[in-house]
Amino acid sequence: MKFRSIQPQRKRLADEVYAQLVAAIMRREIGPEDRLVQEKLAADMQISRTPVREALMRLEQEGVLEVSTRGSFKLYNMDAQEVRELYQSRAAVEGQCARILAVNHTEEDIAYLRSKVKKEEAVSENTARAYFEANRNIHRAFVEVAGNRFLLDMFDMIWGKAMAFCLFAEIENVDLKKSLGDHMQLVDVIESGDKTATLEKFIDHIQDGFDLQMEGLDSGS
Amino acid sequence: MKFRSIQPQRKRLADEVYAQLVAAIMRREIGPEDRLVQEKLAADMQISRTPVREALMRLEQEGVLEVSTRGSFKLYNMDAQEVRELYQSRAAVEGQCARILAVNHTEEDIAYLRSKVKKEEAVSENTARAYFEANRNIHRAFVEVAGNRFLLDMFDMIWGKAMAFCLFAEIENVDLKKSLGDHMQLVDVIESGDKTATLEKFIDHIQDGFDLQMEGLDSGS
DNA sequence: TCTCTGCATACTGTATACAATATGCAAACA
DNA sequence: TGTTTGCATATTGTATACAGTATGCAGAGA
Repeated sequence: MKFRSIQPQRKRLADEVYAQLVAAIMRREIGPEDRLVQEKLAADMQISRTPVREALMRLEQEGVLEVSTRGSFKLYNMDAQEVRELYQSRAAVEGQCARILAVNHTEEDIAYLRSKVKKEEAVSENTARAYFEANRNIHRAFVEVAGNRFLLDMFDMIWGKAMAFCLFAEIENVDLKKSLGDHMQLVDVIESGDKTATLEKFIDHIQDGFDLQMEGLDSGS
Repeated sequence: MKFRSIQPQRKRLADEVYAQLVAAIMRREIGPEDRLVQEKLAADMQISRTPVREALMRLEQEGVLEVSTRGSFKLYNMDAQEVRELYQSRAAVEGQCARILAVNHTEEDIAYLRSKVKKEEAVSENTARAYFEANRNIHRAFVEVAGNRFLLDMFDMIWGKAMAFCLFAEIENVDLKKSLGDHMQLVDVIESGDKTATLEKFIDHIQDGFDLQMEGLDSGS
């Protein structure tokens, strides 16, 4: 007999709610002005408030949402200083992964990263959202290959916040391709095995992203 | 008229439960064998299951607890590989803070850090717990002064996991003072302003901590 | 007209009831 | 005796009822 084990991977409704909220934020259906009300969301999804509440509180803890009027939630609104800090934290996480990879990588790792970069850089859509996704996928690949679950968690936390804060819209007016073309060099420097050079290269790359972001913010305002 | 504003800083019972659980873990009243049951905890604290549940799920999300038999929770049990990864993530966060501090610090920052290190290194109790606390306070001070809220959050997450996993007991048999005496040098290298040297110094320091930890684990088993 | 007070309303947080699921044990069967 | 089945129990996840708190508006008083 051969039966596949049945894995109800989503036991908790709260996880489903969480996923739906994240998706809605990504699709920009939830804007900075919207107030997220437990009862309303529960009614829309046709479930009780309890799981909705759990998902909202989780997003609050992750810094994606913040308490709004009457105790309901809204998107946390990031200022320029926080954007800077977020980039600094990216540098911390991704820089360390780069160091790890420089010292500790196989030929397969390099090949995998090259193919990943190639695939993602060939993004067809020319929207900020598509750019964001491709960029995230590439950077996440480095962290995945580095093989440290804590750093991967931090990566997701950081990018989750970026996703939430409408950091996309503001860069519509920047040449999206400019930054997306540099990733192959990152693989090259990892292959060199020089951990300090690799770290610096990654940090510079992230700094470039930050500069582009700021440029976008300036011209956008 | 002068009235102090009344700030019910803990609106949610869940926060109180969370704090109590963390404290209990720190006091080692909750061991790796204990199973945390919502109903039982609720009864002990004389509140309903709802806030207990929220606190437990938060600790689960943070990686402090994991699902145990019958869906209840127990302390997440870390293996040696994960301990290594945790140290790597510490290096990421604290190394980046060190870089930031090297480039960007005032005389007051340096003076504050020196006084903090001096004060904490003078820890009187000779227990693993006291050592852990002092060490954490010192390292947290660096991150605080670096002034990046995301890195501070990550720091707390990392040290929260360390706290939970009984990483103290295993180092009882190591000379606790050995590592605690090195912190003033960290301030010195920050003062030098060399960001690469500072990063390397911090990473080496954390690596030393890891080596001590491993030594403790080996001799303990 | 402007300010203040009080009430209606909109929410949340907490308790509790209910349904579903996993686990272990005991009894039935080979 | 060993294996399987079914039931009792433990424990969760979800829904819902209730109570408390914040907010805005309407009406009274200056």
